[in-house]
Amino acid sequence: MKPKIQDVARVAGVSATTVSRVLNDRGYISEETKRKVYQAMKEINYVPNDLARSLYKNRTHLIGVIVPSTSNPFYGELVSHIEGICNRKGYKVLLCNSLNEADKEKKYWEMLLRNQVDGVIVVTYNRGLVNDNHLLPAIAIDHYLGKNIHVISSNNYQGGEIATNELIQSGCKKIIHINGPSQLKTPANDRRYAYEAVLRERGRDPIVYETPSVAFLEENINVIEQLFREHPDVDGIFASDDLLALKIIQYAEGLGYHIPNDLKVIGYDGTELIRSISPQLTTIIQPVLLIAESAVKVLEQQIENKEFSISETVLPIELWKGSTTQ
Amino acid sequence: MKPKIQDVARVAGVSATTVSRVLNDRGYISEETKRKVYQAMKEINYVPNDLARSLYKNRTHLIGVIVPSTSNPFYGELVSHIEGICNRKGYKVLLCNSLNEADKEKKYWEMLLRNQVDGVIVVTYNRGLVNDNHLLPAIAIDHYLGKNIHVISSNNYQGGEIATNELIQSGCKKIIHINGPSQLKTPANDRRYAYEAVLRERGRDPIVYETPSVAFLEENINVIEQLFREHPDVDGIFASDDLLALKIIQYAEGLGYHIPNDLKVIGYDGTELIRSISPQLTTIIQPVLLIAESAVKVLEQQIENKEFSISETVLPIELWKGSTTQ
DNA sequence: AGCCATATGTCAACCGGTTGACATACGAAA
DNA sequence: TTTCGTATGTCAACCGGTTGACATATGGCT
Repeated sequence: MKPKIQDVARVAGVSATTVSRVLNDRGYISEETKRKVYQAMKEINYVPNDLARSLYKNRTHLIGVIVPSTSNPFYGELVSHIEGICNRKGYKVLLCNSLNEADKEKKYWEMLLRNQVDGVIVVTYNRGLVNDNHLLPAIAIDHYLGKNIHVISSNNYQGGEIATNELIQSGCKKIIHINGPSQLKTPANDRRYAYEAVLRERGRDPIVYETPSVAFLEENINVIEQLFREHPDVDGIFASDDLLALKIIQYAEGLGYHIPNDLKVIGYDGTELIRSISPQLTTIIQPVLLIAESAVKVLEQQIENKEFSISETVLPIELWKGSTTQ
Repeated sequence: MKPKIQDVARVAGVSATTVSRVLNDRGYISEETKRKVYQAMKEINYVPNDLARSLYKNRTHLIGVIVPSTSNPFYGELVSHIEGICNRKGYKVLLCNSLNEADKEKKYWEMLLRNQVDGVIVVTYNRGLVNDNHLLPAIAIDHYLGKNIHVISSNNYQGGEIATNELIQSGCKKIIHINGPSQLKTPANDRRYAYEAVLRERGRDPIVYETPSVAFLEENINVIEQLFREHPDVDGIFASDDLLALKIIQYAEGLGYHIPNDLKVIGYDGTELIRSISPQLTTIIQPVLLIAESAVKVLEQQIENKEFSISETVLPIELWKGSTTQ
């Protein structure tokens, strides 16, 4: 049987209350007693049961994190940062890969509730996932989850502007934007709006293609195919993420396009991974670490103060100039 | 205040015991009562408290997963699969990014114990992380954690053989292997042994370079630099992972090497991501999904039966023929 | 009438740690 | 000598759900 606090007490020759006092640094305890208790804990390999503690304290120090999938390097990096920061602050992360499926998100949300998490960080959108009068501290990253939920995102509008302008300045005449499903209510739509606005400002007609799925899927290849079939004279593409951008480059090169001479491409996200293995790809860098830090910080405030500062945090983006635009 | 089982009982007009019976499908309950109870639960937004349940049942359905970092796409994919499979089986995943730091791993392990996880899947090595008489079901992936711990890995030796032979068959005269720190006791060392054996069989001298860190770091660039400085006539490189392989290609191309004419490169891991964005890279595919499935399956057996089948599971690898060898 | 399966209630112990109330005891300071 | 700060013990309630023991009641079947 696992040793419990009573066993420690017996071995240390003190009462269970005293052991608890030592563990929680409460009341008066002599150094000598502390020593004896720690010694006893080590001797019998005692590990406190956080379930019991959490049950009584009504505080688990658990954070639920819902992302589409850690397979995608953007979410992989984001989760890795979130977890790292949580760990430093004494929080533990319950990971959920929703695959962007609404019913999964709902089930995960309920699971997190059952597990009494202190808060949730959600990076996928599910209309009606939370009632507006929910009680759980929650932060949404790059998605509007509900009107009572603080959103953290990078400056998507500016990112869209910079990306589009980069293509224009590189001399592109026909610039196409390819993006995820537009019905998702996410700040990422701002990239599209910015693209459209910038083009219209110059009297050009925006052309937008939509990929069927946000998840990292080969299905998207069909849209790429369609794009090149319908617009073989395209000379600039602004892709909504780097993986898509790289796929486009691959496909275009297969068709005989020369990058960046015939076609310039800019991506989005600029994860460390992509910047490392495909530094040639021009892209907009999202401040992944900063996003993670802000998310955890704001969430922690909500947890501590029970004060839900409903607002939006917008973080700066950055242009990574590679050779796919020039 | 959060509704508890008593509140449900009151609203449904039954006793708390009856509600518990409904929730756990125990004893005799009429359909009518079930209906009333579920109705009441919905009405007051009742969510069972899994802490209390777990505390009593001595079973949390929590699985701890320790990886170096989900930033690395290999671990990102692995974790995503593990989590998905766990979810289907009713387990929840507590994520830990150890960054390959021994003390972090130790702290994470203790944290998992405190949280009463049912089992652990570890993908990083820490000598002495677990005593040989540990009580917790645990599975190690690609690392020898202790003599009582079941190891899941892919066939690293065969992978090393195939990779080396691929370079030989492509006509390479001087093949160099670049790998992680050799002092880590991992089955991945088999790749190196295979490389050395294959070369020696043909009367050639193996040359091995070691990267300082397993983590995904720019430090490795120094080793690459050193390799090309000391062996400018290298015409075949077998890298221990794809990211490293891609970095090498980048660096070599910077030096003026033409791939695959002057230099052929083969990587290792073959994640979906890399195969998608860099399909030209020849690599050895590790069966990530299969590894995840096996790990969870064996772990579950240990949890259910409390029978620790100490052995090793070796899974098949596969060659991905790209254009970086030819 | 007796028996049994079904259906539900009451009650208390239990999981393991936390906490407040209260008692006790010692040594030092007032 | 009294008082107070320090140190520790005893005890019981509590967190929220689970479970076994036992009582009770109804309706159908022999």
